[in-house]
Amino acid sequence: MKMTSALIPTLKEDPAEAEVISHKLMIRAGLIRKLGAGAYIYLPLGYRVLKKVEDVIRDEMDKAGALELLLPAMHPRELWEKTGRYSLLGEILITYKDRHGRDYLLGPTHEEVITDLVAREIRSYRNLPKTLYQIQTKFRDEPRPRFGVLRSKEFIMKDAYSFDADQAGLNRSYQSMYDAYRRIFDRCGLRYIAVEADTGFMGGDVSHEFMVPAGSGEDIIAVCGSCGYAASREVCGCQDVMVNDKSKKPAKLKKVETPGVSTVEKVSEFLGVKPISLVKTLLYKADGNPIAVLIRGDRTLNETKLTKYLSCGKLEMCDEKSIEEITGGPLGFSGPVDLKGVRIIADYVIRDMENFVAGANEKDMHYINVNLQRDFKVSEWADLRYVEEKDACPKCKKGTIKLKTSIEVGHTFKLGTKYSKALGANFLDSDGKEKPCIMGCYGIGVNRIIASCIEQNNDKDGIIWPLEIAPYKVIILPLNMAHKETTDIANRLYDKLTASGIEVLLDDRQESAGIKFKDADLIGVPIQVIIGEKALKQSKLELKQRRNKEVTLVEEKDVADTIRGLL
RNA sequence: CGGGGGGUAGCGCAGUUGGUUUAGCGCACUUGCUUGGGGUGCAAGAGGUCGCCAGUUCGAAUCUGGUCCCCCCGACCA
Repeated sequence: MKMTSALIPTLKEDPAEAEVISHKLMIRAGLIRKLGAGAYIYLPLGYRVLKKVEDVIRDEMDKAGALELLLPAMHPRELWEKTGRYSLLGEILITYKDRHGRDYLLGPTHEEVITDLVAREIRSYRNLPKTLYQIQTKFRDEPRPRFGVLRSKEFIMKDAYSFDADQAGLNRSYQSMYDAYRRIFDRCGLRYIAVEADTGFMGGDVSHEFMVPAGSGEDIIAVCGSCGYAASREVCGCQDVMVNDKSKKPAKLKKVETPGVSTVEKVSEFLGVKPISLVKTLLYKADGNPIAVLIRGDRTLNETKLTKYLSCGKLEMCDEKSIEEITGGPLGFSGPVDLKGVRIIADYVIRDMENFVAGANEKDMHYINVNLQRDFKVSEWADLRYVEEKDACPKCKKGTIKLKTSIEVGHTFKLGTKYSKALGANFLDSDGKEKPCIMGCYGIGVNRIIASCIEQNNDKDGIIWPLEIAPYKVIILPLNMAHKETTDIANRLYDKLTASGIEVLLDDRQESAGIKFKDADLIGVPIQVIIGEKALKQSKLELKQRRNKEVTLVEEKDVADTIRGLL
């Protein structure tokens, strides 16, 4: 492609709308433009990258034996009613009525459609296992689209679904996808970590997220510095840690005035103690039933863990009114002492605490020197807190946890029979019995691969594409367009490389050398062929690698071969 | 949805105590010359319903009310 015929609108300045590096560079390098919040245009250069990523995915999915198909984006509402997800997903769904008044939605994911298909087309264990996949646009009315293509309302997902006759089959299918995912992300030049994860609205039990640690991102993962254990922070278990000196004698329980002082920070400051010596009491309603959760003042309750522990559907914090009804005191002064008629669940972290501070269920009053057993009793103990930096590793117990901001590029789930049962995806097994298919599902955020790749591969000058997904492999830079020898060589080389199947961009613009260098670096093409009078004096061209800026002098006749050696 | 910031030329911004403003600056764009190894220099141009609507006023980018959109921080996920 010649620059003069291309549409690669590069920008000198950072766009005001972008905050994170990948977003800035995608706009500056002429990969994308925004249409509206969460909706992006892929310009020709960006679309080339997108297609490269899709090709890598297709290649590995096909190698893993998955079958590509294409499902509609428009789904009838009834299908989603059958699995109960129409109301579960709620406002995320983009819905509409067709001209006949029938309810439709734009697919945010495709378990319903694929399972419905399998229910109709697969009848025998002889047809299993099957893994089906597609690469297609998904629609989710995200409450807050952000970071460019990292979270958009419309995005491209590779989604795969496996159907097996038994659990062992699912395990094989799952492993096969897991391995394919590793190869895909490797080939896309990503440094990633596969972590144990929460299943969220997908359901199922086992789940892994493929996380790309980056300067920005919306997810936090917990990684053990010594044994390599890694998990999503949402599900990472917490080790018990002794913090208090058990030798201290329980002091006398005392009620103290704390006027207007209700938050952990304020209470600890007011009483001259650290948050670690406070117990906060959080009131929730789980499927409408009130519960009290006790956690140490310096820790954060993990609602994912709580929801899982309670096996409840809807978990919400109590409002001020119900807090008063439950505890008899106002918001900010709740405590476990004399708290009656409520199920009390405590995080393990408070088991070792002594002489701590807690609310007195009374306006402007707290207790000090509160002690377990003597002053109140806890009937249920659970791991309910978020893991923090420097916590002990839940697996090896020795190492300490590090938290890393990451981008989720892939997620795999062992779904089990949730969807096959709901939609009647049954098959006749060899024993003559009808059974539901055992399912797995596997997603990759295609746009996110691009953004996270840029997050990990850039410098002050721009993007540094890994070869496999670079929009072009080579860019030819004739520095002086007024110099005939330069342009002759450039054209000859362009024709030769193009003819030999190498994707090459020729910067044939009447621009100064500086502009060409800047743009070439910005759009990040891996190999630059610089044609300048300096090296031409020795009858040489310069081959420069974008990643390390290494330059080698090469004769024109050897350029093609040298490049092939680098690819 | 809650909290914060913002909409002025393609991009980045200034102007906002109402009136010398005919609305500016830098970059980009057009034409000519120039330059040709890290965003070359000079000159001449083109480009705007100041987000939108309504109001106040002799006069509104500037004040008032409404409305739409965008960005950032919190509750969701590929």
